[in-house]
Amino acid sequence: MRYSKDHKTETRRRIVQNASRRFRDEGVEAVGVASLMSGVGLTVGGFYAHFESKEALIAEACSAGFAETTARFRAYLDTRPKGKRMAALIDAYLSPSHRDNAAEGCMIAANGAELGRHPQATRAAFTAQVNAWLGLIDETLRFEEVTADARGVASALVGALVLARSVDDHVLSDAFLDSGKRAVRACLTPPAKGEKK
Amino acid sequence: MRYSKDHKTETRRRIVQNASRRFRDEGVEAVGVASLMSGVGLTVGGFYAHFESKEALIAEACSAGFAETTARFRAYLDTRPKGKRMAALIDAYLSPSHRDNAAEGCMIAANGAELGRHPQATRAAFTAQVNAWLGLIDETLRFEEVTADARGVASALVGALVLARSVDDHVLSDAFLDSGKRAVRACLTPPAKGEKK
DNA sequence: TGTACATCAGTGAACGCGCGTTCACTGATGTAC
DNA sequence: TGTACATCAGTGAACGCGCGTTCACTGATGTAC
Repeated sequence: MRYSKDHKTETRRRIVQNASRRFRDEGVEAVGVASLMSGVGLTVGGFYAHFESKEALIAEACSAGFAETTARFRAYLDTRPKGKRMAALIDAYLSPSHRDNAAEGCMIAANGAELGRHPQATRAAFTAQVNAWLGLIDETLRFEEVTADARGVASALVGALVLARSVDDHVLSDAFLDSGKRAVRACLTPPAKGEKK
Repeated sequence: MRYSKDHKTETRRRIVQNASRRFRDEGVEAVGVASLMSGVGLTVGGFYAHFESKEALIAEACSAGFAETTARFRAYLDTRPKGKRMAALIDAYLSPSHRDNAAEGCMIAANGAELGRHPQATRAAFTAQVNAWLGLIDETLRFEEVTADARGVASALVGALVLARSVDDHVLSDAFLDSGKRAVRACLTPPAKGEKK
């Protein structure tokens, strides 16, 4: 076996990426360390050469996965014309494909409630990414003809996605996506008479 | 030991109630059967005389706890004057005490994302309670001077609470409660020019 | 009224299993001489 | 150019533990006679 100079760094990155996907898909507690390592072609013993504990990986994977999703949304929105970006954000976030593909989707909707029960360090890393996500919403609003409270927008987005994923009824699930879109749009106000801050 | 005629029914009820509180507080996976039974003064072996499996208890406890919370909200709103009930619902749902007391609070915000990963039977029981909760919102709107889409209102409520609980920053958490209230109010439209359905 | 018995809610030890974590070891590498 | 050695990413068996679940048993009860 040959190790390039940044081989270990690359291995670590693969573990984090795999964990961030599976934590969103299956839940943080449902995915074991051994299963995670075999998922990247390694055995369990090597895990602790990369991370102090499973909790440390949770903090890093949830943070990195969240950041990656934020970056992917940002890149996508940059391809859309100014003035139509907020609509694109809403439609992408509350799309059936986002609902059905949690592994690569919003970390808040997938693990927000769960992470609220985790240790302070994990929650602090998560909070930083929540702020980054709010920052993206604010940026997106900057080029629009409307103004809005990013936290209110984020709340309506997250709640609609959680509800659409939780119910066992396709019609109701689709209805939550549609209602969510309308709810978010209701949060957008014209700038002239807008109530800033 | 004397057993009254409905002694076992009462014991079962206590198990379900204890489970519904602890599942919301600590998470469904974090609470074990043995711990649950000792919490109501019994030993683990007796559990399977009441439930077929832990999953069966999860379905029942999440359903019963959700129904109880809906009933408590309904009873509270009935004490409020007509025309002020929607405001009371919003303020109660997005209050610091609801955020800080998950054990007796909304099942969607506490376990919605997690339950979406559970078996069909569990999700079906949960979905019925989501519909009951939407029904309460519709009922509450009936006596108000505004109209709204119950699913949009529910989404904004749930998302704001999940976010307020997940972040490790008191100021930001309070801001999510406030922003959530404003977002929900933005979903309320006057009835005359209201867009029904 | 008193004894024998069926009932059944609950006991508590045990089952196999997978968890997170530890650690002595492997074996391919680049370096020293 | 060739041998000896330190490095270190990864191995794989083992640790104690708590999980969900099973089951032979207990012991207070109401009923039968």
